[in-house]
Amino acid sequence: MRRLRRAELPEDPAELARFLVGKTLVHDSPAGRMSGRIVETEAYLVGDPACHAYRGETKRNHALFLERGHVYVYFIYGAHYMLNVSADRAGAGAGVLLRAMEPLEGLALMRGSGKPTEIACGPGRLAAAMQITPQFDGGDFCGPGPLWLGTAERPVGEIGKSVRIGITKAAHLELRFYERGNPCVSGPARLRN
DNA sequence: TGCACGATAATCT
DNA sequence: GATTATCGTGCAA
Repeated sequence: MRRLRRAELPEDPAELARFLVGKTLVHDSPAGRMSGRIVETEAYLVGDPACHAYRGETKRNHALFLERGHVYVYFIYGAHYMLNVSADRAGAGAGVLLRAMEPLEGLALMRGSGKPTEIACGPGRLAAAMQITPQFDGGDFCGPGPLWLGTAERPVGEIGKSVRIGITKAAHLELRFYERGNPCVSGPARLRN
């Protein structure tokens, strides 16, 4: 496995979301390497009312406006962090939410509970498992940092598409992508197969 | 398996 | 003061 270069990332947010399914997410923490195979993502587009960047740039969503491949981390519901990859061109304001991951390396280092298939099943759990903190916000997945995206460790299966989960605006758009049948995918059963 | 519900805090209006 | 890209628990079937 090697690091993905920015030039390899599709510029279009929906294409990037689809591209990232099957790729590897790596956190080289002081305690050791944690990595996982991305199995579920969602795209948030320019002009999309559900996108945090929809109402313009603020201090919180600044990272969404960086060139594609940067890290956007935010805190929600008083309890959970979400990990996103910025998308589109610099200044656009779009991103891809990483929703679920199949653990590969460093399972013992990951925070959370439950079976290995459940520890990173859902965006809040994924961020908790990978020990994502606000300090990563604004960082670069394509730079030399400890948090990065790698090539696929094994071929990706069939990719399914569905509506996004947990949103109220533009809820009908099919911008969620996942590996069909993978037990680590979150959401109701009808949105996993 | 599939719902309903509350916790909890940063951000923005 | 409203809103929120979630999670875990609890209960019914």
